[in-house]
Amino acid sequence: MMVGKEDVGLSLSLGPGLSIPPRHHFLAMPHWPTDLARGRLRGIDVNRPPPPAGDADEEEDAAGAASSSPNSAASSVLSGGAGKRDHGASYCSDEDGDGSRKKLRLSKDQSAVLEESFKEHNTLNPKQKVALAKKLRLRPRQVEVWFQNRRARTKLKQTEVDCSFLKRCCESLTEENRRLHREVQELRALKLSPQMFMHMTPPTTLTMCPSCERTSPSSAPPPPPPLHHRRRPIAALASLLDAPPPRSSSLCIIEE
DNA sequence: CACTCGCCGCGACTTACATCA
DNA sequence: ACTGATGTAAGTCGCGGCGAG
Repeated sequence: MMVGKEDVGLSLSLGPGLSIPPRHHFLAMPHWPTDLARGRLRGIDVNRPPPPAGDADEEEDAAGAASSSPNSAASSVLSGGAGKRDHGASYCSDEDGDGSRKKLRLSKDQSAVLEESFKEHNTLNPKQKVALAKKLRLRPRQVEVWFQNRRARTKLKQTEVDCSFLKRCCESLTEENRRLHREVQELRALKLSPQMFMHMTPPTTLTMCPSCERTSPSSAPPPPPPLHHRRRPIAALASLLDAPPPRSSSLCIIEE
């Protein structure tokens, strides 16, 4: 596993009643894929055992990458056998005919190569995909799936980072709100003794956006923020903390 | 030029299985 | 040996881009 538990374990629930519903809530039966109906699997025997490395891969790719083909996991075997620890791309076919879905595990070497490739470019063009598949003795479809899942993991991780960052922003703003409330109370109390008021420093800090030179706070109800403020909310919020925004978020830090 | 259609890649969501504590 | 949690390969669906007709 390349991602620590602390990275992945974070729930995306936004609080009571605010969890994100799944997009599909259907009972996903292992039904015949709609891709067949869509005609994506032209001339492909989806139950075909994996071809010897470097012959049929291009054929499959040329036939439309066999997107979403069932049992496509029938992979070649790199190190053979499903060992317990270093399970080398364990065999995965449907040849026993029980219709069960076998689980493929990529070997450490395969994962490492894929990871390296992902670092270079997180998407693959068809040529790169085929080349990588050939190198790893996998099907192009498997490489494609690995990259899709890898992108999904990356995005999830980034979402979690953003989420925790927003949480800290929220806490910071709450604290700031409390502080300002206390300040208002103090000022109201001081109204009773105006001579003390002269020794006060300005109660709040004005912030100015360098782009539009708009200042805040204002006594009037605030107008909607200009577009360049809204573009990257997380980055904008970063200014509220003494911390840089998460990696993917940038732009429009309202400097104080 | 606008349109329809099929193909394709991808993201989102989900399931099934392997592994570990 | 069993079990629940976790990670991940792969299936499914829907959408958008693109080229052909």
